[in-house]
Amino acid sequence: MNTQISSIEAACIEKGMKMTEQRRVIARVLSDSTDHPDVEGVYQRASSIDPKISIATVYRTLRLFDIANIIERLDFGDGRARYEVATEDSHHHHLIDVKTGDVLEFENEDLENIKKQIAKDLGYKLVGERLELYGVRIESKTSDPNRNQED
Amino acid sequence: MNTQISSIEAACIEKGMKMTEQRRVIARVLSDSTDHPDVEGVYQRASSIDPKISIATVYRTLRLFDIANIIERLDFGDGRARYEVATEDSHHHHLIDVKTGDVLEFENEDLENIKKQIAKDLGYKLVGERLELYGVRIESKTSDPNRNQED
DNA sequence: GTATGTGCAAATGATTTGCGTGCTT
DNA sequence: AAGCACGCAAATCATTTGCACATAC
Repeated sequence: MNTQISSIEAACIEKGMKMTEQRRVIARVLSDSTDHPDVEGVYQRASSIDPKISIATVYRTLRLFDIANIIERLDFGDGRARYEVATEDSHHHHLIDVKTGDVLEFENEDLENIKKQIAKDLGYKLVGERLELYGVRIESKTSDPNRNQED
Repeated sequence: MNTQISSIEAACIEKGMKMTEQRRVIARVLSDSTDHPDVEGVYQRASSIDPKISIATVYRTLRLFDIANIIERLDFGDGRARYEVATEDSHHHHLIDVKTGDVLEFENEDLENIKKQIAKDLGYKLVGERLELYGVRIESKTSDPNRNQED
């Protein structure tokens, strides 16, 4: 999987960014991630591919990609920024399991409409938002006594 | 207005907290605030009442009040925590004017229901959330050419 | 009286930045 | 060749904490 350029790298090229080996590595790390790593996590994954990369470059590159709308910066309230590949298509949000830290993604059209309507009613056009839900798993008390383990 | 104990001080007393002069001052500052000051802001207002207060105490006291659910910590994404008096009654959220930094509050029952429903559908009970909207003011281009100033 | 709070300054953790060198276009 | 990008270490910013002293109950 190292022969193909990642979708993020493609986006960078399209935007005319100078592509360095470090940026390529970070782009690949993000493209291959299905979770929401923080900077340290991106740095570690990148380091395993290219051990001479510096964390300052990871910070700079993530900021660059974020500003270019290639990735999205998330904030789950723990003081560290997290990142995921930006999805232009549909707005999705996150529900964080407060016990395990698991992150589920969801999207809901009614929710999108209500947010826009609220902004509009206040005389504003919605240009950004921040929305995370925090929850605890509901016990399914009637069946399957063999679950409820953390991972 | 310095003769009456503030509502926050009352809440502290009710919870059996040891009430110091500093805590009383910070409680009053928060009770008197209609905006959403950050720690530095609370510190400055408190300092004007009691110049010998230290910012470490402000941090400690705000954390204490937050944990006791007497105040609520907000995060508008600018790297500083902000605070407001906790309202037990109805959940309200904030819309931030990205141009001026103004903060409008809103509440919407449909929104509350949808959030709960989303969590439930994912198998979770909603125990917390973070929700802010960011917007730009819609120009009312047909009338009143005398507005649209920032404050 | 004793546990707890406070002030100060130093420590921390995440993130940014200045500077000299290296690499992409 | 020229201008960005990188690595390193120092700087910054918000916040926390250790310690000696002060204070509420």
